[in-house]
Formats: sequence, structure tokens, C-alpha cells
Amino acid sequence: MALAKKRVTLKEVAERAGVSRSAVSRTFTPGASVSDETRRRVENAAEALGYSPSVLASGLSTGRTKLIGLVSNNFRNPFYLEVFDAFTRTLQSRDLRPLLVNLSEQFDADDALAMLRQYSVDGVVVASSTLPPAFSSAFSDAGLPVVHAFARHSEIPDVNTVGIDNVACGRMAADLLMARGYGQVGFLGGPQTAASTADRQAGFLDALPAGVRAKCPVYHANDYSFQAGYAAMADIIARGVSRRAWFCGDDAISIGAKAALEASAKSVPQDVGIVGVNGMDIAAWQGIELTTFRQPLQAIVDAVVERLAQLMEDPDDAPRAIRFEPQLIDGATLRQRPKNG
Amino acid sequence: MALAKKRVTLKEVAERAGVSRSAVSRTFTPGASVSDETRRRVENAAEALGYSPSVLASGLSTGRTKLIGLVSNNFRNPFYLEVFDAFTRTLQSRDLRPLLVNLSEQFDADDALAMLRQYSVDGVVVASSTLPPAFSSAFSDAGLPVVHAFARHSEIPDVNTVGIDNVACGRMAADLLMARGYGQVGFLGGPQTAASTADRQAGFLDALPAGVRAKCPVYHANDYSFQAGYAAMADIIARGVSRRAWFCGDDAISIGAKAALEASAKSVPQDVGIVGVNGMDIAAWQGIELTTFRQPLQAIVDAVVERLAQLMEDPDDAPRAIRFEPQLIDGATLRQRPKNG
DNA sequence: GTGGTTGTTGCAACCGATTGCAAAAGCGTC
DNA sequence: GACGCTTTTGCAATCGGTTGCAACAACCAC
Repeated sequence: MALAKKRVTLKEVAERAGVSRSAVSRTFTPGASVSDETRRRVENAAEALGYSPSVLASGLSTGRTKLIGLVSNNFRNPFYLEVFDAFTRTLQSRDLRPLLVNLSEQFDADDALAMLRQYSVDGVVVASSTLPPAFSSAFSDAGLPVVHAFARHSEIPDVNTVGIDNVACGRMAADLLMARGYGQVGFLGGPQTAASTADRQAGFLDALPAGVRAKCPVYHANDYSFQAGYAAMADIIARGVSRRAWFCGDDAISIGAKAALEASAKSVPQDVGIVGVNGMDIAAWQGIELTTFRQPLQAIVDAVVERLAQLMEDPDDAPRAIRFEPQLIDGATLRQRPKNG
Repeated sequence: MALAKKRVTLKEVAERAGVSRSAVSRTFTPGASVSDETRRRVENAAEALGYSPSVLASGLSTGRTKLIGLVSNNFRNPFYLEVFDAFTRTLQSRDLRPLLVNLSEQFDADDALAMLRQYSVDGVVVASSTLPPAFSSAFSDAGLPVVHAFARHSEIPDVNTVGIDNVACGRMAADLLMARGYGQVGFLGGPQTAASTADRQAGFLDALPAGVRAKCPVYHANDYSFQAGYAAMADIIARGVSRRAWFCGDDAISIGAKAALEASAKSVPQDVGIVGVNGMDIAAWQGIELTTFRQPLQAIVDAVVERLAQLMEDPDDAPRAIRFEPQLIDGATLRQRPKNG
């Protein structure tokens, strides 16, 4: 059976329909000039033969492939499964195809750039809060439209970005902890090299009252992951450091930190409060119910894809930074009211 | 700056190196006949111009694109993030490129097939335990090499499959519960339509002693997810059904079921035992520590990609089923020894 | 019937590579 | 220096489409 069926070509359809190859091509090109009669015959022939045009071949002459590089280095953070889900659906709904790139030591930025150029992708989405803007610039410098999701926010960006303003998010966290009456707070960020962590830390410390800030310890988990959060908090406990509430790098770190606290008989939120960032599905699991700042994922993804579509039209459009507000999900890991309330 | 750089072509390299286009092509074709002198000059020219060959163009004449469709409908099960991570890395290490397809109501099997043909993919990986073999057959019928990962195991498969034998896994679960001295057991599977659930259920019931089997209730969560597991177990509890141990559809369902039990003041494993399937990272989180049957993920992925590579060489090779053994991860959700031990 | 307009069609060149074939070059031997 | 053999090279056709251009047909108005 499976005699690797040869692909049906334009030419065969043309012969069967008794028209020229151009006529067939035009039938499948929206907006081209074809008479009803010709179109009908072509469509019948194509149908009968099971013809579908080769994107490779058409891409060769038109220069468009509808291929979008989806680049990430966060394949261990459960939040990113939701990210990939949203991106693939949204791209698909626009008739764009995600070519997935998993960055690692074995496959770095240069490799990614080289390979995405080889495939003549129409654009690139970088989905990462840890990669620096310079990473995305490499793509735009090579003439590829690129939008960086979850990137560091900047008023005058040199690459297109979409995401929350992490500095503002840090401030919101500080305000929240103060409003809830926590006097002793700490910061447990993600990797020190991550732009998102640096920004959240800056905003957080900035918005704390001076007296509180002076005594606010700052730690960093070496990864945006449960295990890193657990290890970091276990280490903090072992050092005898104790705070009434922690602002953690993201949900995965938060959940790890919570587990470490509970493992040493501290209860959350009675003894220690925790607030995270992301609002991933797992954060809402019964038994976890993390208080966290949700990133409006679908809105971000829609904006990324929309912006990318614009750039594909006009590649020289100046870089723009699109910003969304994080939304507080009031879970069960922060107490509701001030003690003195 | 970003004047969408025009792509550097073979021709330009040829002109700069002062050789014919064939010579350039041969330089980049492993095993072709080129003199050292020519190769050197071509490489210099290519380097200077920043040339990288267009996969589209070469794919057009060679018929190979190195594109692999990675098709799944499990974008909500955290285990699949690990699956995607492993597949993308493994494909990349072989110089193959994953074109990700997210199946849904909006984008179904026919759409997937049509689009993967348009892109002339060299092969397809179906990663799903819920899709039926017929789904994958559609690809092989169209002449595309396809390997179905986590598929239903069959001795005489009509499509290439790799995964654990779910019937055997069900038996192992039954044996395990018996060995641990659980007399009253229940089955809480995934969606009834999922091949994996049907097989695990069959094996499980089959291996139970007749007396136990007769009293073994069978339930189904309507999804392989935490929420579905939670809801199903909550429902079971509400109906007043109570068992000393449950074999659950997968890890996500198990963790949900555990949360539901704990929410109604049953402790795991003291009051009720739970064993799952998959061995995803989250199952090992402190505070969860699920007892579960691990799928040897990297081994499965390696086997899938290796098999796919073989099929790309010889598309008419008869379908083969490659099977791996699930491995017990002895967590903290089953008691260790029989009461009467 | 003539002239102008609009819409449809096919020819042929082109997109950026690969590859069979034959000519040319390189080399060793007598 | 001539001969035969192997290696290297370029020509030109090909992969499956798109598209500018010119030819042509159809239609309308005068």
C-alpha cells in the first residue's frame, strides 16, 4: 500500500483541467484574476487529484513561508506549557506555523539564528523572561521580524516587546505586602541573571518603606523551578533567616518555597506568607492555592502575534513595547488583613 | 539599519569565489567531489558574505526538508512539557526541525495532515496517549513516515508505535497493590475514550484476584488533568464510595485525587493509597511524592526518533511496535508493607 | 464597423538550490 | 610525448510554484 505517494503537482492539475499552469496558480492565489469557468474546472481537477500546493515552492518565489520560529529556553517551567499552548493555537488560527526551537547549551542563539534563516521563517517569537534583549536583537539585525514575549520592559525599546512591566509588578508586590500588614519581608528571586528577576527586585525594594527595605534580605534561586525554590528556601531556613512574608521570583519558586517551609513545620500563611508571579494553572491547584500576580497570558500572546503580523507587513516599523497589567490572584498563601486591622 | 537584508544566494557566492554554482553547491554537500583549492575559496566567499543555504530551495530538488511534524493534543498535561522538551532536543541533535501542531476542535486531524503535506515534512511524530491508531494511520496512508509515541501497544501494529504496554502496566499496578496488602481497591481512569485508559483498566482488573476484582469500582475522570482528578474523587467521596487504594489514570489525575481526599480529611497514604502513571517531574515534588509508574521518557523519545530516521531511509519498512517497561517510583502515597506483614 | 476598456489567459523568466552528463584537467606509466 | 585513468568542473535541466507582460476575447458606446 504505502508506496510513498508522489506529490501531486500544479502541472498535473493544469493538464487535467486543460488550462495553463498559471491558471491553476491563480486559482489558489486569493485576489488573482480567474474566470468562474476556469476556477471551477481547476477546483474539480485539484479535488479529484488531491492537490495541495507546496509551501516550499511557493515560498521560494514569493519569499513567504508562513513559518514562525518559536524560540524558548524555558522547557522546565510548567507555566511555559500554557505559553506554548496559547502560541501554537493563536499562530495556527492565523494560518502561521510554529517552528519550535529549544535553546540549550547544545543549541545556542547562533544556531537558532542560522537555522531559522535557513528555513526562511517569516518571523520569530522569543518566549522567555530570562533572555536579554540583545538576544532578540540578533534576529532583527538579521532582518527578521521578531517580537520578544515576557521581555524586560523599556520605554524606548530596541526590539519589539510584549509583557508585563516587572518593575511595576515588584512595586505591586511591595504595596500588597504592606497593605496586608507584613512588617518583615524578604525577596527570593529567580536567577540573578534573569532580566525579570532584576526588575521585580528593583521595583519591590523601591516601593518598600525605607525602614522595611533596610532589613529586607535578598536571595536568588538558581532557576525558575520548584526544586530551586525549595532548595533556596531550605537554605534560608538553615541559615536561621526568618521573614513573615516573601515575594518570590515566580510561581514555581513560590510553590517550592512553600513546600520547604511546610517541611520545616512552618505553616503558610499562618507563619509565613508567600506571593508569586505568573498565575499558572498549577498555582490554583487545591492544596496550593498560591497568591500570585497573574500574567494575562492570552492577551499577551494575541498582542505578540498581532504585532508580528504588522511587522511582516512593514519590517521597518519602529520597535514598540506593549505592556499589560499583572492581576492579583488572591489565593491562600497570604493572610487577608493586617494584625492591627 | 534593519533594511530587511536580502538573503545571500548561491550565485553570489559563486561569483565572488570565481567558480560555478555547482561548485558551491558541492562544497556544502557532504560527500561531493570538490578539490581542496575550490572548497577553500568557496568557504571564504561564503564566510565573507554570510551565506547559508536555503532549505526551501534545496528541499525542492532533493525532496527532503528535515522538517518533522510534532503533533499532540495534550497541551494541558504537565507531563507533556517534558515530552516536548525531550523531543525538540532530540530532534535538534539530529539536525531535524520540529513543526509543532496543536490539535483541537479548531484544528483537527485533517487540517494537520493537509498542512504537514503542504510543508513537505520528512516525517511525523504523534505524541499522544489518547489518540487512536487510526489517527496516525492517516499519515502513513498519505505516504508520510510516522511514529506514534505513547500509543496503544499491539503485537501486530498497523503503524509504528513506541511506548509502554499499558495492559502490562495495569497488571503491575494490581500486583503492587496486592503486594502491599490492599484488599479494597478501585480504578480511577482517564477519559473513557483514551486507549491508554482502556488498556490500563483491562490489565488492572485482569490481574486482580477474582474476589477483589468483583468489588473493584471503576470510575473515569473526563480528562488527564488535576482538575478532572479532583472532581472525580470529590464525586466518589460524595457518593460514599470508599476504597483503601486507587490506581489512577495518570499523575495529574492522581495528584488531583490526592488533593480531593485531603480536602475531605482523608490522609494519604494512611487512610487511602494512590498510585499513578507517568513519573512526571511534578510527581516528585516534596509535598506530593507520588508513588507512580514512570515512563522512561528519554528512552522512548530516542526510540521514536531513531525509528523515524529509519523510516525516512526506507518508508516501506513494516510497522513495528517498540515497547518499554514502566518503572515503579516508590513515593509516599502507598504504604510500604501489608498490615499483616 | 471602429475604438476603447476591462477581464482572462498563456508564455516564459525566475525563485535558490541539486545533479546527470560530458568536457577538461591532473596524474602516472611506458 | 602519448595514452589511459581518475578526479574536478561547468553546463543545463529540473524541482513546484509565481508573476510581468503581451496577446486575446468580450463587452460597451458611439
